[in-house]
Amino acid sequence: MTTEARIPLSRERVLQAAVALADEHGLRAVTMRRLAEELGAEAMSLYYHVAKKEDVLDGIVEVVAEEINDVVARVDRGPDWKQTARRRILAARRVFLRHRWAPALFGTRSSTSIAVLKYYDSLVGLMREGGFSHDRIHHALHALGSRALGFSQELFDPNAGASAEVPAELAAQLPNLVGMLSEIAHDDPDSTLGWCDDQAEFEFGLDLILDGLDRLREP
Amino acid sequence: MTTEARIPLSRERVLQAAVALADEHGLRAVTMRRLAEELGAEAMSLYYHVAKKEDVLDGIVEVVAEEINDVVARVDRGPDWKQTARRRILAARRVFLRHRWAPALFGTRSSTSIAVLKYYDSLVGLMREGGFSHDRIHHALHALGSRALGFSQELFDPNAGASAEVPAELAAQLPNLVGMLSEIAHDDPDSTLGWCDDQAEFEFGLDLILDGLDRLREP
DNA sequence: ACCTGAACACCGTTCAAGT
DNA sequence: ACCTGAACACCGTTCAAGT
Repeated sequence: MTTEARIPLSRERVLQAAVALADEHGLRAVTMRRLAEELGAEAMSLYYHVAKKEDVLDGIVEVVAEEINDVVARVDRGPDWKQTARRRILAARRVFLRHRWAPALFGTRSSTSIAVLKYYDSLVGLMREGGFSHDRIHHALHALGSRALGFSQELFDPNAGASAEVPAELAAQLPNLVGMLSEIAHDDPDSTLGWCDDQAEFEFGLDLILDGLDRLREP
Repeated sequence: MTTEARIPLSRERVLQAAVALADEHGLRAVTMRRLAEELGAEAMSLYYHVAKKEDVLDGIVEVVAEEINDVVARVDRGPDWKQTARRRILAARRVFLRHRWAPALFGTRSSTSIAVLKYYDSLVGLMREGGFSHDRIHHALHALGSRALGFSQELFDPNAGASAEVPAELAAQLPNLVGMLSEIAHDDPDSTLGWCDDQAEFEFGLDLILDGLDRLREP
């Protein structure tokens, strides 16, 4: 951290620093001022390399999506389209496990990242080779939604309820949920991603959809 | 807007105003100062009725979830668990169509709203009556994710690509996607919710999952 | 070409003070 | 009990000015 070592700023350096900052302190910590500090510069200097904060956020989505594409490119093909898709999606998922803030951010972007488009493009190609019509593939992409990229949006966390103390008064209003949770011993509470989405559950939902799609496949 | 008409503030009034503000100008417009202005008060007055802004956001999630529960309670039962679940979920979805900002917000809440828990509780009850084990239901909730509440997270918008002009250079890198989109004439571009999630596509994905679950049902 | 200081308009939130 | 004014620490962003 000497004053002499001044690597010049660049869009790429800014984005790398933003990803590192989010990894370490969460997305909330990614502020123009904090980001600049991390780079040993002033906040205003960033604006020479980046249009505005939204641009930074779009940029780090792109960085993560490219990371996914790199990983996915190294995935071996399976015996059929379904196995290959499954392996790719689970590989993509592993990237999100390294960037826990990413699912929430991906969900808020309005313009789609080019790397994400490329990811979907290769998925379309895979399904095409697997014998699907374009129309079916289009439906499939919607059906998969964010699952195609390796994460899913959960709106409540059954695991959290199992461990946390539920007030008796509330529990009385949730007889079915409490009944279910009390019966389920969840052994793997650690490997959760985003909104309670552990590996086994993710794979269950994914296979349900992939199997359903496979059944619809034209011969 | 006379100065005499001063309905006193209350937590409920604050939350109602916040929902109205988000409906009209988006979630970004919901700031403590703007919200107070809308209520004819000062920003600092809100803090008497609400702990902090996060509390307001949790509160409006609760308001929307209660709206969903009201609507769902009036849904007739179908011939079987699957049809009933389907009707409930599509009814819930209609509420999100009235509050387009809500899916993004629901996704960011860490603590689960009581109304959302009640919604899931009744879904668990329905599946229980339908013959599912608690374990299967637990899996089912994960598989459905946010779809159980009527929306799904899409990460790129095939419809947007169809209408928008894709630069030739990029199109060359996305042969499969471009091929698919050029073949698909999408006639219903209006009824989209959140991340390109039109009615037909939502139902396709939902039915894929519900059918898959039904097939797994214990006799 | 690249970076910065000062400044602006806007946040959420506190606290002591008003009625 | 309920509301407010002044103030604080923090944002993103501009613009003219420095090297």
